[in-house]
Formats: sequence, C-alpha cells, structure tokens
Amino acid sequence: MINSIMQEKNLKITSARKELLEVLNSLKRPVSFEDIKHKITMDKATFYRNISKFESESLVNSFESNGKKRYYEIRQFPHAHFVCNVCNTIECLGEIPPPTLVGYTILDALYKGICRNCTQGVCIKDLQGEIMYNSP
Amino acid sequence: MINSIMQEKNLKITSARKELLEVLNSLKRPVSFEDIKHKITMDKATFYRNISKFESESLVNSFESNGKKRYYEIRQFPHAHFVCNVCNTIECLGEIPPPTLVGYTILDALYKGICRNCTQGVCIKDLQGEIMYNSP
DNA sequence: TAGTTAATGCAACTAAGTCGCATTTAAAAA
DNA sequence: TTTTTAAATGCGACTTAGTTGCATTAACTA
Repeated sequence: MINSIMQEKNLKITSARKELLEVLNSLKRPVSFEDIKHKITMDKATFYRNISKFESESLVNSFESNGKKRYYEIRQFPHAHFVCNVCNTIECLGEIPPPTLVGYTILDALYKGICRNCTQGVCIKDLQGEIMYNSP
Repeated sequence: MINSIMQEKNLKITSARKELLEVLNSLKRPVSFEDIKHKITMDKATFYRNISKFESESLVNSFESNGKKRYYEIRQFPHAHFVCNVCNTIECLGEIPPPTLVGYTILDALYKGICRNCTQGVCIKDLQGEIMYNSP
C-alpha cells in the first residue's frame, strides 16, 4: 500500500522512498533525522530531499520542538502536539481543537509545558509567572 | 529600570547585557539572532550565553518557528504566537487561551497556518486535508 | 584600591540542512 | 525485452545556528 500511496502522488517508487515511508509508518510518531538515521540506509541529502518532497505532497508533516531539530511524521488526521519541557517527550494530541482565530487558517498547533507524568514532580511555585494555563 | 531587573535576578550588570535587554525591550517582538546581530556589538557566543541565562532567569522566552532559527522575546504576560506559513510573519496573540488539557501544564502555544492578510489570497481547496480549523 | 569571580571575545568545533555534480535507476517508449 | 531519458541517489563540499575551551577583561566585594 505504500507503493500505491506514492503512485497516487505521481512519485517515482524508489527503494529509498519505500524504506523511508515504511520507517515513518511503523513508528507513527514524530521523529528527527537523528532518531531514525540508523534505521535508514540512504544518504542524509536523500533523506532531506525525500522528506521535503513528501511534505509538499502532503504525505508528511513537520514541526520544530525544543531542540534545534525538526520532527517529521506521517500525516494522518490533523492533530496538535505537546512537547514536555522536562522530559522532552513529544505527544500527539488527538482530540484537541485549536482555539478560534477569526480570519486565520490554523494548520498546526504546538503546545509546550509539562506533561502529565512530569507535572507531578514539579513544584508549581517554580513556575511563577510562566503559567499560561494549569489544568485541574 | 533594566539595571534593577538584573539586580533582582542577581545578574552581574554588564554592558553586553544592558545592550541586549535594551534591544529586546525596544523591539517587543520575537527576534532571531540574525534579526538583531547588526543591532548589538557583542560576540555571538556572548549573545547565546546571555540569552540562555535570561531564559533561565525568566526574563526571556524563546521558541522556534518555521525556519531553523530560534526566536527570543522579552517575557511579558504569557501569550501564544502565530506563524504564517505564507509570509512567515510572527504575531503575538494577546487574548487567546490555550485549550484545556487535564493534568498538563501548558506554558507555551504556537500556532501555524495562514494569517488574516494571506488567507485572502489563498485558495481554500489548495489546503485539502491540511485544515485543522478554518475560522469563520 | 586590590582581589576574586564571572563575563567576554576569539577561534575552533558540532550538527542540521542544502547544493552541485557525476552516476544510477525507475519507468516509459520502442 | 531492450533502449531511452528524466528523475533520484550518493558523495563531498558548503552554510549557518549554536556550543565550548581558553586566555583576557571587567564587575562587584572586601
């Protein structure tokens, strides 16, 4: 089915592309080049050229998180992401719609903060002045 | 008053730090190192060391946008940002609260999409499958 | 004012991402 | 099936954001 996806987009089916889509598809979470470079055999130039082609064909999404790295994932239904400042985990948020912004088209939402696990270990008063929203 | 801010945080008051805080304070919008490197006289190592110290002292906020650059701004009241994928403009969103995420502490929100100006020039059908939320 | 410690400038380095070019390969034509 | 050709690949060189070590300088303290 990976082949037919590429055919639909009129992309030449190469072994590098199949490999890359299979890896992204099996992981189903946002990954950086570093995360998967040992899982793929292609050159990094090929990785970036293909990722960028996949993005322009709407097969892949990307965003940047806390580090200086970009994260890529297979595009499924549109969803937001949450990056934890403590453990640096990136979570895909399923059901969270972004707020209303009249006149704007929101394509992506990225939230940062402290995830459920880490929140329990963090003293709230250390966050004085930083809190946008603290959930109950 | 810039001096007293640094005193409160027990930061040594140096000319580089005064210069950097003054520039950030006068611009009052998120800027990258590139944006302001011609406005400051310090070495880039000093810039990054001070920005990072300011961040850990809660004087400055940072986030990454579409490019591979990081953006820094004086921390005022907490607010979200909107990055336009078309014109790459970064807007500070004043009154937009992030959604509820039970158990999580949200410290930052970054939305991407198409800003008010650019939305008028974009054909909605080009966005098939990408739309998270299209405002009325 | 002298002494201590932290901040600075400089240069070298790392890592993400890009680009040009020669070679290979997928797929269409013959 | 073989030939053709345009696109994809690997390689190496490059760019740029950000970091680090080290010698020097400047801010605070006694």
